[in-house]
Amino acid sequence: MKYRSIKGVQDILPPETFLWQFVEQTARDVFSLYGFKEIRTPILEFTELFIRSIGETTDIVEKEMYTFSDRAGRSLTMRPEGTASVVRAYIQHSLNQLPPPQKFYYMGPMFRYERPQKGRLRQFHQTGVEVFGLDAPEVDAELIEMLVVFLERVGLDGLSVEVNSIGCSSCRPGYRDRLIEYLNKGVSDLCSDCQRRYSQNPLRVLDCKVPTCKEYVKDAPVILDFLCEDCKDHFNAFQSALKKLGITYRVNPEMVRGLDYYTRTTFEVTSSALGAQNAVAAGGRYDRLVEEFGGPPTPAVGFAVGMERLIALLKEKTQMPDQCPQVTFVSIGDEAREVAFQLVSRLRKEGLRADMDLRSASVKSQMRRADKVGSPVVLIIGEEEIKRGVFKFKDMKASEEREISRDELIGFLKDFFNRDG
RNA sequence: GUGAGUGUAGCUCAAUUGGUCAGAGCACUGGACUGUGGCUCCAGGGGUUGUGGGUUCGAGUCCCAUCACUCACCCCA
Repeated sequence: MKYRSIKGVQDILPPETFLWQFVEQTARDVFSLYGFKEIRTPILEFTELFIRSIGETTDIVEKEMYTFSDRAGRSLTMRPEGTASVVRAYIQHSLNQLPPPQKFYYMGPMFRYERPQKGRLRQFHQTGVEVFGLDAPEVDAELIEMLVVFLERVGLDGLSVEVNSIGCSSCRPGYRDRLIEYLNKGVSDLCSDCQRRYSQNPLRVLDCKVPTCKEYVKDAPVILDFLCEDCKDHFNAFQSALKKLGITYRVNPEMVRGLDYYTRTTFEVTSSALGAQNAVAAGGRYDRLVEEFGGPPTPAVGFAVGMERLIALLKEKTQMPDQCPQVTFVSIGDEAREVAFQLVSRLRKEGLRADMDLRSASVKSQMRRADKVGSPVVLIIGEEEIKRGVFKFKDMKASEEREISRDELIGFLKDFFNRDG
């Protein structure tokens, strides 16, 4: 084979593409119900944008970005996530001048240079939303409700919602210091990864999978006990809003987010059917990012759904819808072939999925093909039919044939398909 | 970046201790009294056994390298 796709990317083929279309359409429908509008941002941005938003010391920035110099020597990066670009666009176009809140959704490919595994690709797709200009805790709850509604409508169940608050710039540093203090006492007992985390990102030690670390971390200080009054109020109001909306959730104080820009509310929707990469969707609040990017102080919150992971779950339970021609012409002889050729065109303009076999194959072979592709109706046309101005209409499921005159053809077909739904 | 497993036709897999082993099923194409599908039967196309070296009289089968895929770690959607 001369060419293959590169590592960690994949072709999405029919009929799976129908599943994607369904999921994307459902997302559009649900999100617009909640007042979200689509925004499309470029896949390429200046590298600096992602470094500043995601965080200099995160794995994404340190070793996972597709970064290169363009012909003018500028450092560009293929977006590893969606929020940074949306925030940039929000500021660049002064969308804060529009009546708040502004709500956006986006869908498209993201790129991260990682080792592929189940639920993880180098080019993957996210569908995400962002809300700008609201700091009310109800917004966070509403966002989770929308996410749950979307996932349910798409056909998923057995998912769990986990929430947490990671505080703000006034209370998180205090917690961080206390945690470091606690970890310091036993740092030599931690696994080698955690020793590294201890100095780089101590919060990460909390969700280590190594049993000895887990055991040690059990008695570590909990972020929720260190929240400032404002953050505590926010988190409590957030939870009571979730209850009002009837959403079942679990507070997970160990849940840590990978991106630096998060404040206060964070959440994750996970499935146990996904393997190690079990998050289908995740998000949180980022009240400082817009300001850090040079915009006016603007609270914001959002989430992103991992499309491949969602589709993987869906494939286990849904049979994939496929699309077949509604009407297939079978022609015998050159003259009939021409008539059929024009009629296919005519029917398509009438909104019917019509097709014919242009291989000049035998009748048997044309019939076989019509059957294989699942066409419910076959129209047979030969010398005899042309002479008399009729078609043989064959209902493939019932295996019944009848003649239809050329004039009543379109009306008849439309009736036939309406009757079937 | 680390570790483990796998790599034979489009797909799922066979091939005794290395010696007619390059096959089957499905799929695809064609045919079975020449204008008709689905069942059945027959036939056909399609692989330099991921790639490159090595060991051997001889390797799909052993060794090394490399690439790809899979899963896990790391990290994350």
